[in-house]
Amino acid sequence: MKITSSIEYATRLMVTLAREHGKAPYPAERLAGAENIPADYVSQLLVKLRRAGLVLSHRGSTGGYVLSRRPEEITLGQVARAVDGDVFEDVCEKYDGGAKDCHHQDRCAISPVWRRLGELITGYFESVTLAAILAEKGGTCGAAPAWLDKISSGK
Amino acid sequence: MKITSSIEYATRLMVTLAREHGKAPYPAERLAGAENIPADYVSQLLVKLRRAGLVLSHRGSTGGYVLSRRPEEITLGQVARAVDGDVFEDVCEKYDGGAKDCHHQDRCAISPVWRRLGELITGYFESVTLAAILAEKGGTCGAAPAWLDKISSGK
DNA sequence: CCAATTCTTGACTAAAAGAGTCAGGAATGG
DNA sequence: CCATTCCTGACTCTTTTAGTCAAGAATTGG
Repeated sequence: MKITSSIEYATRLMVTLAREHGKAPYPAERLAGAENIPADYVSQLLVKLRRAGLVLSHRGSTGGYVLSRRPEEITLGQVARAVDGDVFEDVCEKYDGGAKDCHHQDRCAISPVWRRLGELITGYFESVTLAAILAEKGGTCGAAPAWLDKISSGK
Repeated sequence: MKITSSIEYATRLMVTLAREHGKAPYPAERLAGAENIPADYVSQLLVKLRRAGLVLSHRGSTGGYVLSRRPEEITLGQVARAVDGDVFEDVCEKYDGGAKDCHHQDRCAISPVWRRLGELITGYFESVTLAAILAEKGGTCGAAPAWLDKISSGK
């Protein structure tokens, strides 16, 4: 269980763009240089971020990328999903060895354990915004508040 | 981000052994049959679980495996770590492209975000015991209590 | 209008991790 | 002594991750 390079890189790119929010478009190549990431890989990630509606692109000599909305309105979950699909992939019906009924369902109670883990992780990703990351420094970014209740109550 | 087959299988094996706790040793082959998992793979997992001190093995015709301690005293975290190493692998110093100083440290505040995520996940895994899984059924297994405070406070 | 700049698309490859297999040996109980 | 069961470690196959490459399509400054 780990953070993929795509998610790590995409987050760095988005944080950099967030810092430039309101200014001129930021070219992919410069972005790659600033963050020390292979240029072609960066392009690829930015395309996904654009298709997900998180950034806007402009071509031509003054072109580049800008955030599509304010840093407060973009979460880590959105970024991660854009480049990597769902943050947490459920396991049920995957390792059942071809059994008709999911081994979890009635034989034991493992599936809710994974489900809750998924909710915990997804909730965390959604709770962190780009703005919060920028504000970090003894800050409360990712400090995990309200949404935890839902999980604690087992719902 | 997903649960590996090793963790899923090992958990199922341990839950089954937990259900048999106090009874005669449970042979690997029978365990494999009961859980619909490739027999050789099961053996391999059980060896890791034994090396981690979670189960005891007995050879010979009446041999098999038993839990090394009560289901209340074995957590998902211990099981997962036994078969897969650390549950959450940190990302810092991994995708820095050879930069001298970690890109996270002073340029932005991403690393604490991953660190907290790691703590969240690890904490969850530690909070779930085999006994709790067995008791599941509208139960409170994984309901996430005390250890959350530590994370919420950002410490 | 031209040339430099920048994004776009999609296929391609290499390396690592995940999942599972296999063979031969070493204890143990009956 | 022999059937049963665990032990060890190497080996293979598949999928995912990470990264590369090449050719094309907009824009804009000059």
